[in-house]
Amino acid sequence: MRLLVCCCRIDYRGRLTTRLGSGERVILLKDDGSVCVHSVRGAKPVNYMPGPTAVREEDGVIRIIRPASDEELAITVERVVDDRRLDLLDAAPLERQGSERDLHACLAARPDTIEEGLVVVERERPTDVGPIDLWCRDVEGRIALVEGKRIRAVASAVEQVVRYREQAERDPSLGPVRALVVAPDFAPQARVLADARGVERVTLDVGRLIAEAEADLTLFG
Amino acid sequence: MRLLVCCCRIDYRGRLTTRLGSGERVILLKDDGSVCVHSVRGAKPVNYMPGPTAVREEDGVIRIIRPASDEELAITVERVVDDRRLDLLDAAPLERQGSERDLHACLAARPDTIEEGLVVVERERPTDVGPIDLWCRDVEGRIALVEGKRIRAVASAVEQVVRYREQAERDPSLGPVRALVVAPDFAPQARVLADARGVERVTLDVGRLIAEAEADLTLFG
DNA sequence: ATATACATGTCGAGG
DNA sequence: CCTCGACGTGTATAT
Repeated sequence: MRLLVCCCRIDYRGRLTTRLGSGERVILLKDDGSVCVHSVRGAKPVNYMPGPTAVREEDGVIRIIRPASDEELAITVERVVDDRRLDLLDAAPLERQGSERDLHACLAARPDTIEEGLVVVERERPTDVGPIDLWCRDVEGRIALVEGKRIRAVASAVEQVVRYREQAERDPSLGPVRALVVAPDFAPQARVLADARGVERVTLDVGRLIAEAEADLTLFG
Repeated sequence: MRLLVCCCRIDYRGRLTTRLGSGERVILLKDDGSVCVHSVRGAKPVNYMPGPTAVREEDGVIRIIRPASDEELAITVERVVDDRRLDLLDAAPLERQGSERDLHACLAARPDTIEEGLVVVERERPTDVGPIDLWCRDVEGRIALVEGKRIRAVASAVEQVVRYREQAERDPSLGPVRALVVAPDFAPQARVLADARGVERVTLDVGRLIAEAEADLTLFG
């Protein structure tokens, strides 16, 4: 990548228009075409552009163009403090633990933590309106659709599982269909909506569940 | 800020846990406590931490702790490529033009672009389930709720306006209530859901509308 | 290539 | 302080 420290002005045109007056910044121009402009403060870049892009430089103006979305970033370099190329060696992937995907796997492995006697029939079952996290049967043989959230459930999570239920109810042979949302906690609007729609709320500290699952893996691994 | 280029390993513990194996990265440690680790590719940092934080360095390990959320980032430096301090001068604010707020103003100013004869009664009308972008009356005197999107509408946008409509329908004196989503285009699931829920779709390139509005402003200003 | 959902999302406004 | 929706969201995954 190219690491440029300079005083510059920056114009962005695309989903909206931004202008940044003269000032000193750190600019990363990566080989995949992505660009990142960091100002003196803040974790987030003040300007950026995801790759792939075409980068041209002419008369002290670096023009980054992204044809896919018709966006352009123009960096007018006024004074260069440092300009160097870095050939970084990095093949390591970021390993994550505790993602939503992990959560689903964990719930699927231990459905009884959601409800006694619950059995998973299918995971990530696709429908017209999106995939159902867990397609289960409860202890009385009824279909139970489960939507799991890693973090606090909001109204949209409830609406999601309602959509799934409506989809499932189109097949009358399935009989009555239950809908559940499993989350560490529920926003007030999610609670109200769940109650109004007949969606069952299951409060479950998923972090703990995953921690326990890992402990089990350690024990049996 | 401190600009560190090095080979390192990184561990994050917080809302989840991540591990990043040995590799060369660019690390920005800003004076406001924010930290940003950039790998060889991608617009987003591979690891980060917003300020304020406490930074300690000991035995080649940089430990960034954020007490507010009990998060920790540990950078184990294995080999330093470059380590320098930059005192950047930058007071310029980022100026934006063309946000969703501008869009609503634009639609409110020209409701006839949504539908012939539509009249705006109220903007950002507050309800229990959130503010309605535009509360209108159509040419036949019916209430019409409008949700405007600057970019492609997804299912959640449809669900949003359905919630508004349900809220409005609790007052029977209002009569029948229409629900509209205005967006430059619609995702397939949004289409299906809108049709199922009786929500009307209005395809409108709002960016163009804003551009025209700006042209008008230029003409008359 | 397109569509969809996740994210350490982050951020800011309103009650 | 909490709750909520916008974001130039970016990014990976499945179709």
